[in-house]
Amino acid sequence: MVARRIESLVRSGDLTRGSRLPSEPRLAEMLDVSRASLREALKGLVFLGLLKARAGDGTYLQPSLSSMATRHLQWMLLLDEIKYLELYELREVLEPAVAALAARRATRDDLEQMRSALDGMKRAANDPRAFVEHEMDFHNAITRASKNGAIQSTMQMMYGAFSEGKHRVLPLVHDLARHCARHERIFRLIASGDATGARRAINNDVRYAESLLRQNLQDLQKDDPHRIRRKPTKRMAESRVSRQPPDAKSVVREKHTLKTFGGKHV
Amino acid sequence: MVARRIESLVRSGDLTRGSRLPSEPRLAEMLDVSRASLREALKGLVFLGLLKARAGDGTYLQPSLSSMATRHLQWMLLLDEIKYLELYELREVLEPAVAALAARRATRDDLEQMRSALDGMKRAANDPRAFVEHEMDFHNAITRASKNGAIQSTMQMMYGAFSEGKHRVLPLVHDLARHCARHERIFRLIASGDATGARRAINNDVRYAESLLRQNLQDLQKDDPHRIRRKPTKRMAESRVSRQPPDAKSVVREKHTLKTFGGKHV
DNA sequence: GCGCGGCCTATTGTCTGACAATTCCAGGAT
DNA sequence: ATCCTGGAATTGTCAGACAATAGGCCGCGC
Repeated sequence: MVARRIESLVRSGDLTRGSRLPSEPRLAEMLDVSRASLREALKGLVFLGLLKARAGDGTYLQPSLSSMATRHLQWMLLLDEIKYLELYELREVLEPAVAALAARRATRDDLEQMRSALDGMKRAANDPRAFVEHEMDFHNAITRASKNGAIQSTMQMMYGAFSEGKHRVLPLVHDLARHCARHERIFRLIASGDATGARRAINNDVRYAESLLRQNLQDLQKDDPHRIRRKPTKRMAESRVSRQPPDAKSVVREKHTLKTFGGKHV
Repeated sequence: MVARRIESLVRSGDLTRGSRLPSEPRLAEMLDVSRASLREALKGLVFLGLLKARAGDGTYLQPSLSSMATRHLQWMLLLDEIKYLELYELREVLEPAVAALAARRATRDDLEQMRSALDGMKRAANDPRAFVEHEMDFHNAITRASKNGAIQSTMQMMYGAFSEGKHRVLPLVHDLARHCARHERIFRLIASGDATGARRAINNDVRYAESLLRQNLQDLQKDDPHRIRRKPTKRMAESRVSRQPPDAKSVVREKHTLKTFGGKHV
């Protein structure tokens, strides 16, 4: 409730983005609560990403909310409320559309960023970690080029969820050269303003990655389910295995397994 | 940092969904921090929607994370980081795809829910508030029918942002009968499993709504330009303009202004 | 035997006061 | 002019206490 009142303070427009809030004792007096309660409320808003507290300085409104906590998809993954293949399905919906928008709206600056990300990918051909990093830069550049804050925010949420289990996607990039070529092609299509072409190219890309992931999951189940894991803590072993990995079949044959697919959650 | 440790406790799987956390004094001792600090961390997680505290009882893990705070889009709208038309663009991307999935996967139960929501809309023909409510039910039923938790979560985020300014969208529904007919048609397409048909129908629907909104915005601007934008801070002006946002005109004519959008790269 | 109300306990919510850690700024020393 | 140091303001943390609430237990009355 205290947080609501702080929210309404923000809403009322007295505070502009980036501005500093009154100090805690002062705010506590203004709202007529103890400093402890006030701090709990502030902490909540900090967690939501609306505020940022700096010790010794003050509490500020986040200048940009794009950094706002978008961790809920990650949590749902972690707690088994969604599965990786579902995430891929979302990606299959979003990314082609984003690429199409990017093809129509990319500025020279956007294109330069994609270009340099691509170069980075090529340079990091034998450093998978850096490679994935640069690939993410590339996709982020595309997203930015869509010139749509709502879409950017959504994509950020999705990517954030993916990064949670990146180690699974990583073995995908076994054929780096071809991977680069694909992205190069996407880049050219976007640069030339070919929206439908870019859409189709990205669509292929996502579907390809998805098929690889699916295959990978099958291999994992057959070979050695523990190979990918890097930190074999007890919890991971439990969650990874018992988590009943989004079995490829249920999606592949989705029409025939309607009942088993949809959990009753939500 | 304390919150991280609590998170890792949750991650570790010792806690299952819906289970109760140790009491605050106990947890504080376990993590070796004071109760006040612990409480701030807990409050943060409560705000994120991961936990739920019940006075006199205990603190529980949220049984379903679908309720997780997805307010950041709302905040971005509020603080002018995104615009309604951007949100519509996102909707234009998501909703048709969701409808297509729903057409393929809807169970009898899903269809019944859509049906009853439609009936509710018809009944509430002269109560705009209830009407919008039932319409939301209808769309939610479609989303559920997609049988994809990630997509559901994303849609929920988007709808949540819309509801923030529902009063603006509300004047759209001036022709209720036709509105119902459109939805009826969508329902039939989904029920018959016609994915592409449903996609196209929803697409039309969203575009239509968008055009109405756009018209509405123009009217508003003519009447009272300050209703929309209340605080033109310097920072916004800078970012908005340089970023070449999809304001009404630029989106409307986007196909005809390819050169000004991405002209340099052709 | 069964239902019901009151007590009792555990838990969260709030308050108070104090101290540590950090940052910013200004004034003085070099 | 520049660097350094001290003080002030602010957030971060701690300890202890009490209020408010929910749930269970026991005994009482029917």
